[in-house]
Amino acid sequence: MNISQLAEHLGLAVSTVSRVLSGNAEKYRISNQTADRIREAAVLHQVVPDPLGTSLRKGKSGMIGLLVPDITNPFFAHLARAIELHLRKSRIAVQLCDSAEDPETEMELLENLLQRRLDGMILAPVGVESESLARCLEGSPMPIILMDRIVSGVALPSVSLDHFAAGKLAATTLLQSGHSHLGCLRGSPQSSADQGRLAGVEEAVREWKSPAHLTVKGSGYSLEKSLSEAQALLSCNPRPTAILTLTGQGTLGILNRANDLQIRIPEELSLLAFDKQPWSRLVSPPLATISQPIEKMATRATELLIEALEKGKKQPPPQQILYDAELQLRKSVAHFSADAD
Amino acid sequence: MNISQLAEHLGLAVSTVSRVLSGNAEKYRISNQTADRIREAAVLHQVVPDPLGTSLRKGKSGMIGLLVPDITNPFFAHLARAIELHLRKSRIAVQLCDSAEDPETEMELLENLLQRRLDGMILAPVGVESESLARCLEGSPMPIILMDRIVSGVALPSVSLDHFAAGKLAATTLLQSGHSHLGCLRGSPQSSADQGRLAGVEEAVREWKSPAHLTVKGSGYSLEKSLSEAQALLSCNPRPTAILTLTGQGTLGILNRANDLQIRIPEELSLLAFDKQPWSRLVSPPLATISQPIEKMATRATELLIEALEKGKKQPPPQQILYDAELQLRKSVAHFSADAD
DNA sequence: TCGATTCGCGCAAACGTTTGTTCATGGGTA
DNA sequence: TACCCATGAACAAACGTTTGCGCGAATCGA
Repeated sequence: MNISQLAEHLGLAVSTVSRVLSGNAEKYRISNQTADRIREAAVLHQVVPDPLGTSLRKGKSGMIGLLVPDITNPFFAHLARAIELHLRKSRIAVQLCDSAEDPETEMELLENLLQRRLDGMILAPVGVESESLARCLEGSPMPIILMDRIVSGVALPSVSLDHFAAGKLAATTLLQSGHSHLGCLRGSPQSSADQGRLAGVEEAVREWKSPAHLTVKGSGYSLEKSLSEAQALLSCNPRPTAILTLTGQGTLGILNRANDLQIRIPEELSLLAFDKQPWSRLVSPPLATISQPIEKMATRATELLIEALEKGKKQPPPQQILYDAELQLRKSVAHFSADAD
Repeated sequence: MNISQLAEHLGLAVSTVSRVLSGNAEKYRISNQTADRIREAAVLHQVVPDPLGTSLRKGKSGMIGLLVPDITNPFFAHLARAIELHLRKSRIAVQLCDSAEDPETEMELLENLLQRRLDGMILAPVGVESESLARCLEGSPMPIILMDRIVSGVALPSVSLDHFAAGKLAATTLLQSGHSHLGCLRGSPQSSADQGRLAGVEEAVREWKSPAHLTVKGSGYSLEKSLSEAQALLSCNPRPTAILTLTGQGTLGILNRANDLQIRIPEELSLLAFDKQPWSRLVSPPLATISQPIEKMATRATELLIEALEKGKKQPPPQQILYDAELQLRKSVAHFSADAD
């Protein structure tokens, strides 16, 4: 039953029922008597204004799109959960899309989302440079908030970790522990997030008071890639005494290969990993991590989006909001006695 | 620009434009000349029929709801990704909801989804018995497919692991390896999935040719619970020689506590874990797992749903579709020599 | 008692589609 | 020439809301 039928049933006009059921009874001066009658009947017959009609009339769908590269990545899963929870409070639903770290799929999904005339969108892009992607985003009729990674050449508000600072912090931490040969296992060389982190690492190494060396490996997010790249990194001669991993899979890869090669952690190899994993604390030795304030970032992003929605679906002013990484120092990072500072 | 404006711009009727743009040009005998003209102009002006109008007219939103207990659980993350991918092919969007393993939140979300007049829904319930939940589902105006867990007393189609058989297989595997005292760490005692698995375990123990003992612990999905329950299970006297964990967190808990207590795996303790985790193969020793055919289950569930949608949003006939677990036997399970069979 | 407010609600248009029906045109046949 | 039919496209109703406007009745001050 819809509100027009309910109105007919009650011998009232649709408009009256609509005003009451959408919570505007007093605004339109509907008498309490009538309002209560309508409310009771609505409960009785389980009548709720059809969102489709509402959406059409109001020009808003009450739904935003969330596009992530990989929902099975715990980082994005936590992000998605936090975003959904926050938006739910504002009665906004979330449409989920997973681009599987593939730029082409991402483009398709993006176009699809734009066509769906959603109210807005939170986008964690794959991070690969793309002219068409940039153009697609520029001309968007809905507010878009970028997360985690950046699309170069696009003036959109973004919320992310300060990747550069985080990379620098991570590298400095290892350098301060006496390591002069660092290894870094990244995900994709094309990911803007990894690029930023790596740049921070490089600067830390360059600026370090004594000569230090950096070896970088990594070419993808898959488990297989991670395993072989970890193998490559650990087989370097000389081998780094401390390794920083930029991805969860990479961390697993190093742990696994180090175990195969009987390399003891942290005695022979220190390990510092990006992104807190459920098992970080629980492996042996407990893993030192650099983690992102996911909750804060999700909150900020949704705030930005909601603000934009309230201001009439206008694109919010482009601004880059950066968060600092949180360092959890645990036993996997050892003071390297051979080269103490 | 919408199709009416485009029609006006071209000096045509809206209906004509609509028929062409929705791919029904020949069905309504629109001349190729006109059709092409419309298509060109549509591309030029980036005109796509507004889904809101379409939805309202057709009575379909092209969107289904996906309600999971915890998207950060890798099992549900993989499930969500597979479901989204399959439905995308049928041009159906997915609204994501996360109930955080909380029955009350689940009820709220469910009511919200039902009000949103979606086309259908895939529901992985928290699994706690609830009269109101059952009533809510029974009266649903849209097709609903249950996954993973079951809502007792509700006649809805469901797709899930054969939890009972899986539990029995797991326990039998351990018994056959010579263990006569099994431990089991479950998640919530109220989860129908865990109940099924445990029942299978119990039957395997009961039917085993020689006397065997079973110790069960576990009271929740959180990491803290899992750690303390793992501690409790490992502190039993006598301690089980083989442990089966029903949840990912539980597995981590056992691994961690076993390490603390310096219990060697598999020499002193065999470990078999439900659900393949990204790190299962990579910890040391590699973890034997009982895993679910997530892809197959997602495919079947979406097929059922799409079928129901095509048959006019009718509830599909209630049927329980069960899948067999897949056993990956790895080094964490050892033949227990003290009590060989 | 009468004009002016206020109150409570109905009317109707609009949001953007889809689709059954109708209508004008032109070519073919009788 | 008169009629029929196929063709191609327009007309209009319907989907379910929201909301500006208007109208009758009640209330109020003078």
